[in-house]
Amino acid sequence: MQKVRTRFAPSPTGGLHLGGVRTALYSYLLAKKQGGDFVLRIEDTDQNRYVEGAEQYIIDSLAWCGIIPDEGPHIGGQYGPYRQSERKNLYTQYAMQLVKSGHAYYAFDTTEDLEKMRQGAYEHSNQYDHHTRRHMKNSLTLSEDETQKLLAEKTPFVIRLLVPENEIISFYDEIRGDIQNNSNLLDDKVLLKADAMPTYHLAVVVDDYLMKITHALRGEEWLPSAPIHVLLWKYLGWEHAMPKWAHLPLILKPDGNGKLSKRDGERLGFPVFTLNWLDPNTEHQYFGFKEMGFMPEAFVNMLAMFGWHSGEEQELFSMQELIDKFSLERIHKSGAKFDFEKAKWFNQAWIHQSDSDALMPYVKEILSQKNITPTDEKSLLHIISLVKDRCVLLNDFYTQCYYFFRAPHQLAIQHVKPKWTEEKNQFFKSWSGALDHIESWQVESIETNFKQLAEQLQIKAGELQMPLRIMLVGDKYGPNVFQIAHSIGKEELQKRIQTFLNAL
RNA sequence: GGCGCGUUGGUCAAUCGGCUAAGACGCCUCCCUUUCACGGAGGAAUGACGGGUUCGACUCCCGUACGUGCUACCA
Repeated sequence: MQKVRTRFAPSPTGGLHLGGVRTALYSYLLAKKQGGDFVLRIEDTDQNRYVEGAEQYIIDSLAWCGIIPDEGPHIGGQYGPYRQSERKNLYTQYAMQLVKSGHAYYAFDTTEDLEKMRQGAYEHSNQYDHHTRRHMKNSLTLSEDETQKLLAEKTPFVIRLLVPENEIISFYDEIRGDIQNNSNLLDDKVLLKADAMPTYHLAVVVDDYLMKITHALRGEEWLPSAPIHVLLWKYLGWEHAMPKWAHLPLILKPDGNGKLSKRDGERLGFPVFTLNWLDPNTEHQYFGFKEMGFMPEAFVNMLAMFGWHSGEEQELFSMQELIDKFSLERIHKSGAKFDFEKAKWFNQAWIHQSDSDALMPYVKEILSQKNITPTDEKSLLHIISLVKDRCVLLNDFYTQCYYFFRAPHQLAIQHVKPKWTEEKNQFFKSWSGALDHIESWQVESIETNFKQLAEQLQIKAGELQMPLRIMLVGDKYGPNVFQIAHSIGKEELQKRIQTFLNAL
């Protein structure tokens, strides 16, 4: 069975911006297409990077998108534990196995030793590789006795991979095809740190093997270290079980110059996180797509289309359609600049194609935040159908709806004042009175009544519509005025007319 | 600097050797609407550059340029 996994750093800023969620989404789509499992992993090897609450935030963010892992830290699974720090002894065990088989070695170098090497103290190289390793303090240069002595004295050490010389390491990437690297250019990566925690390189290989992962998706930034992982699969004797790799293109800043980062959001005025996130360390508030008024369906749709294309002209896809159509082959190779205007268009399109029923919970929530609690669901449904084509973000429903429930807080009388006449004043006074005797309260009858009176008083009905709109909405927007008039009711209509006339 | 990956309009992109190079976002014009939208019709705007291979190249190959990533006891 197919198992696709996504790994996250233990902080939202470390992984759960747009790129991270997209990796999870593609992993989920790929897994579900084949009826397989989506596995969520959380990194927490580096205590300095751990952020309180981040794990739950990651799980919540994915859940909002409709991505529910089949295995993961919060739900478990038969290959647990799923949290890195709880698998510590496993990594040590395999690191030792590599030392024994001669594919890894102990290194006792201090920070100063490493710094010296990086400053170029040795010829040919300034990284820990086949050139420099013979100058360093490790079990390759030390005698067996010396090494054992240092270990016995509990000298801090790391375990490094012994990268072979003059080998071409090749692997197949599902998106990019065959990729080859010369082993001479690779460095002896640390596998097990001095605190006995694994680095990503060791952990990712051990975990993927033990959890029987079949497909590993990750960002393109991992491509340069993929040969290290291939080497590890081989040296641990698991080459036959190596997952298929897919390195996803990067999401770049809209204005060029690099990967999209958490700070770009506020700099450019759009969210880069799924949900609001209050960083407990810095107390910095990052904004999320959800809180900005995105429908999860639209967010998922937008993200899916950003780096993948079905090949057809259709742009709007539900999660199920995405699952059906998704394929690794159609993921793009090149990074793309994020376009928030397009993102908003997806949301607008989703609001547009959603039934009022489906939008109702969102609208209720938005209105209740402003202390408006509609009592009549049927009429709310009707109001939603009147205004939904005018909303880009869900939050727009407040601006587009509130005047159905409350008198407008401001009247933009500047739009009518210059052309205001005593005749118009008279008209509205008369009409307000005439409404008391209107035979039925229907949109059509209100409109007919209005137009007939206008004709009697010899005023063009069109000239009176803008003032009426300002009375009801407060500004120059919104659906048909008679629809609004009908919806708010006769008394409220009369009240708003009066308020307006007083304001003039 | 070294190495990896990439390069079709302003942006997202289709094309898997036949191109008069789709579509979408954004922008502009017009229609609809005496509001704002939605909707409809139209418009401007693209193969980085230089060599090959081929009857034919956006598509394949090689160089160059540019972009981007990695080069930590971070992921």
